[in-house]
Amino acid sequence: MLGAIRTLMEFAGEPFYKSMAYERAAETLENAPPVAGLIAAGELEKLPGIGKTLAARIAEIATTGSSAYYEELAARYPPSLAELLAVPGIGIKTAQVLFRDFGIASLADLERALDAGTLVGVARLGTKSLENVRRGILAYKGRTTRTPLGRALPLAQRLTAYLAAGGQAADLACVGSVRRAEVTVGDIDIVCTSSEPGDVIARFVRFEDARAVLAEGVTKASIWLEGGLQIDLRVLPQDVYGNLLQHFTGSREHNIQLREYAVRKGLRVSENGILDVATGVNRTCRTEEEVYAALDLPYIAPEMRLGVGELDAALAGTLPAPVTLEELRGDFHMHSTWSDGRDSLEDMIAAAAARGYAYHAISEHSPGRGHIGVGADRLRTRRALVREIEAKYGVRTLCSSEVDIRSDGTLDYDDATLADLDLVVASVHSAMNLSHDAMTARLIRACENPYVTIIGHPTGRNVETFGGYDFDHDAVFEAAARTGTALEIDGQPKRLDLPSAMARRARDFGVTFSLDSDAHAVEQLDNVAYAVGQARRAWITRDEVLNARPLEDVLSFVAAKRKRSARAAE
DNA sequence: GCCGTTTTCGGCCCGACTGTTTTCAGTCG
Repeated sequence: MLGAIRTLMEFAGEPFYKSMAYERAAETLENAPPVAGLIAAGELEKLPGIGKTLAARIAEIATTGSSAYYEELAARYPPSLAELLAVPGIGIKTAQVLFRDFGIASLADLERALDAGTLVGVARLGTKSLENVRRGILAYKGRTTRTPLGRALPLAQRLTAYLAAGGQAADLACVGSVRRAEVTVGDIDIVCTSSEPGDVIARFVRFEDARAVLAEGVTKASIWLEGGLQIDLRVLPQDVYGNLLQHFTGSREHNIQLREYAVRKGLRVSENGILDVATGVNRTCRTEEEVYAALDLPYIAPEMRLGVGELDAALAGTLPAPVTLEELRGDFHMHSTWSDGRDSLEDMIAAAAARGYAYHAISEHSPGRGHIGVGADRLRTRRALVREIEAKYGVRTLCSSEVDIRSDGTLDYDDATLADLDLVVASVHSAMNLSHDAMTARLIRACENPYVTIIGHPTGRNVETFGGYDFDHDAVFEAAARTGTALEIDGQPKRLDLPSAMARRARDFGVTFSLDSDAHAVEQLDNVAYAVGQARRAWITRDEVLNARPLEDVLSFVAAKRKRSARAAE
């Protein structure tokens, strides 16, 4: 809605920086915790770039679904007008000319005008520009939705390997939204250093999957792949590699805020270095750490460069150090052929040991999932088998289960069976369309169950197809913190659940997190890296992560909850 | 519309590429 307001403001000729404020606020909110919670806490105005007016508009939109200001603007233009601005290559100036001078108010109008030749001879719209507009229309129509991280990352790795094989590129790195671990990305950004940038760019535009070359300059090029995914490459000299990484990693908002801060110190920050305006001295940095140090800032992790308050926290010295992959000592959520996994129990245990884990848990499904579930009797026979195998590989395999949470919040095993498990992951797999109140009660009841250690994939979202169940997030976060129940960040690329913005909110409640792979095959144990990426976006530290703790602390986390509940029952 | 460790008014990040131009406007990230 803020983005739509911004577009209409541009058409209406509102001052540039006024409409820009709406665009920046929209971007900030995308990476901020859920708006409802911020409004309830009165914290909207704490976000950078959101003041009195925008806070009021946002609250109005959140509560009523629209804004009087928006309605007033929208009434002045045909609703199809925004299509023009969505065409790559058409910006506000061109769109205004098309609408004002030619009455073009939709994509269909534009195509008719192109075919009829009515746009020939328009100032600043020569034959090449008109060709580009046609190409832009094709791209607009054939555009795919944003690409999930789980597809973008392997593709980015293939591209960097391809460029590396050319032999002229050094310091190849994937930056932009992929490096920030955004759940979906609009494009892929790659940087490298080279003394022969022309050769690197020439190789880049010849990439076998390239369907069009959008731009091909001296240091920068862009290509489109099949389906419209855009890849941008930037090549600079080695001595500015740190500046280059920094410039192309932060979100637009992070970078704007950083440069505004630098300007106040008399410095101009760009990919070419840090320019001291007074002396004219340009400082180049080989590493990103040097860039932040040169600005008198602590290092800010790539996943935290979102423009949602990290700069203020860094300046105040309160920015937490986010958990790292290396800090994990185990993984509580993986499946074997005992339920719906592809690999055997022994393969999964061997693979967990090979990763250097001190411990892990095999969490098979419960009978509620039908034939893939493990019955209570089989669960007991599994324990002896697990003990035998784990001894062979020198890893502690915890006997666990991913137990279904039924509609009423009760679990799919009886208490005796649950008590026999080392820890319990409890997840919703059914009746996902319960009402807001029923789903909230269901999840809170699961948290209050003394045997539930971790709530698995707490929102149930699928990054491409489902936003997640409808429930009161804050109420569940409060219950999780109060009962000593961990919330999972599931690393399956299609889940990434909890979503990072919600995890950051949950963190404020004092929740403990579990970063798991939810692997259904050996190689999927790598999914845990995605979970870590989301945790870092949420500012989660090592101490807040259950599977970053020593085994004895994990076991006492489980025991403490069971004991506390037993006491409460007396 | 937002914001301030000079400021409550007057600024507002920075640079590459393209096409249409003879020095720059428009778009993009």
